[in-house]
Amino acid sequence: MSEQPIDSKSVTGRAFAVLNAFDAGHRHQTLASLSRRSGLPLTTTHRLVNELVTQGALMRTADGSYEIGSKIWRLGILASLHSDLREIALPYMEDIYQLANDAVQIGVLDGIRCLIVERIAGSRTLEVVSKPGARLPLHASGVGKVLLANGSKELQQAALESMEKFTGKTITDAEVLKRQLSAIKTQGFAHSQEELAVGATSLAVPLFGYGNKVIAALGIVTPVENRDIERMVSVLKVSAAALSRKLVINGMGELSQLV
Amino acid sequence: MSEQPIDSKSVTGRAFAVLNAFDAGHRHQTLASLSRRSGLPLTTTHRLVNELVTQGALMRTADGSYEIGSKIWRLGILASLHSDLREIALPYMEDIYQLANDAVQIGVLDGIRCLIVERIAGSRTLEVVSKPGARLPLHASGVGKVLLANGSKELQQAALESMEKFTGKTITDAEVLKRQLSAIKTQGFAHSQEELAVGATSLAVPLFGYGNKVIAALGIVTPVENRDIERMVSVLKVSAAALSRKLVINGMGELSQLV
DNA sequence: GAACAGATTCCGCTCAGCGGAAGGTGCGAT
DNA sequence: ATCGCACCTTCCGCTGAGCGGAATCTGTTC
Repeated sequence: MSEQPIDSKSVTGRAFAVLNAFDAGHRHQTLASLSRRSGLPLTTTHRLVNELVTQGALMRTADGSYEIGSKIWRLGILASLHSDLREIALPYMEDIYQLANDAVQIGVLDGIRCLIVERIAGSRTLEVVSKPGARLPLHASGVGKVLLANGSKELQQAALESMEKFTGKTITDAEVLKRQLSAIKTQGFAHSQEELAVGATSLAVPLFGYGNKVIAALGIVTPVENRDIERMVSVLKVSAAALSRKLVINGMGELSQLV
Repeated sequence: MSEQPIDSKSVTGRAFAVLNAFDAGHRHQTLASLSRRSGLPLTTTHRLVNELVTQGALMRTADGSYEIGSKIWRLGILASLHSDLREIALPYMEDIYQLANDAVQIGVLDGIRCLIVERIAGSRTLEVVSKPGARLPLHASGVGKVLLANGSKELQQAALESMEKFTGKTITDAEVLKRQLSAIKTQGFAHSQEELAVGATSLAVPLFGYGNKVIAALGIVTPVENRDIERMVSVLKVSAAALSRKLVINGMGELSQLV
C-alpha cells in the first residue's frame, strides 16, 4: 500500500494500472474495486478489464469478480527469475533445508525492496510473510540487508530515508543501520533478529555473479531461539559459493537491475 | 507452434501479441524476432516493447535482447491456479512422491491442451517435458486423457480432430481413443504408455470440485518399466479423494473454464 | 567497404480509445 | 413496496494517442 506510479498516460500504462491493482492481499476484486485502486474512471476500467479477459490476462470468477488469469501465470514462469534461478538454486536450497530444517529463501533487488524469488519451507515453518513474490523491506530482513549492504550509494540513500518500523526491534536509526551494513559487507553475512516479525530471525549471505557482483541473497529464517549461528553462516557461505559458481556458468551473472 | 489468435485490433491486443511471442522455447528474443513472431510492424513492436519495459512487463538483458520481466512474474503467482492450488495440493503430491519416487503432476484444462500447474520431480526424474506451464496434448498424456474423458462433447470433438503423432505408440485413431476414453471414465483412471515421449509412461486420475465436476487431473510419470499399476492407481485415487475434498472446502470447486 | 540485419528516431494522419451520461440490476434497510 | 445505494453495463461523439512508412544509425559478416 504505497507506491503507485500513476503513469496512466498510455494505454499499456492504464492496462497495467489495472493489473497492478492486484496484490497478495487483493487477489480477487470487483470491477469497482479495480477502478478505485487503479485510479481510473469506471468506464475505462470496464473496457480495459473486458479486453484483458479476452486476452486471458484476467479471469472472471463465478461470483463475478476478477482474478489474474492463466495467461499471465504462464508468461510469468518464463521469467528467468523463476525458471532459471529456480532450476539451478533449488537443489542447493534443499541441501540447506535438510541441515537446518528452517525456511530457506532467495531474494533479488527489486526497486527498494527485496523480491523473494524462491523459498523452501516445511509444513511446520510458520511464515506467512516471504512467500515467493513477496517484497520485503531492505532494512528489516536478512536477505534485504545483504542486498542493501552491497548496493549502490543511491540505493542506500533511498532505503535509509524510508525505514518503516515493523516490530520493537526494527532498526530505524540510519546511523545504526549504516554501521551494520559495513559490518555485513566485510563479514559476508547479515543477521536480522525479529526486526520484521516477532519470533522470526534470519541469516543471509550474498550470491555472486560475473565479476563478483552481488546479484541475489540466500538466507534462512528460523524461530527466535537461535542456535549455532556460526555454523549456519558457514553452511550458507559454502552453499552460496557453489551456487554462485553454478549461476555464472549458466549465464545468470546479471539479475540485479530490476530497478 | 500453432495457435496465434492474431487479434491485434486493440492496443492491449497488440501488447499481448508481443508478450505471446514468448514461450518456453523462446524466452529471450530480439526486437526483430518479436516483431516477426507477433506479426506486428517493426516500429509498432519497438514502441510497444519500450512501453512494456517501462512497465516492468519485459526486461532488457545485457545483450540487448528481451525477456519476461519480474512484474509479470509477480502478477502470475497471484493466479489462484498457482498460489491456491499449489498451497493445497503440494502436501498431497509430496506424499505420493514419497511412495512412488516418480514425477507427480497436476494439470487443468486450457483450451484443447492440458496445462501443467504444478509438478514435483526428483533429481533423477528425467522429464524435460511437463514442467509447470507446459501444455500437453490431451490425447497423448495421462492427465490429458483424464480431462478429455470427462470433458464436453465439443472438447472431445475438437481434440479428436487434431491428434498429433509424437511416438510410434501415440494413438491417432479416433475410434481407438474414443473407446479408451469411455473406459477411463468408468474405471476412474487413465494410462498412457510412451504415447508422448519414448521411455515415459503415466497414470492419472481426476480431481473433483463442486458437484463432482472434474476440475483437474493428478498423475505420475514413470519410466517405462511399469511396476504395480494397480497399487499406484489406488494410491492416486485415495490421494485424489482427499485432495478433492480439501479443494472444495477451500472454495476451489471451479477451475475448469480456462477455454 | 559493401551488404545486410537489427535498432532507433521522426512525423503527419486518423481511428481507437476515452469517459460522461444514462439505464439496468440486485440487495438491505425503512 | 418503496427507496437508496453500490455495482455493472451500454451508448456515443470528440480528440489526441497510437500508428507505421521512411530515413538514419549501429554493428556484424564476407
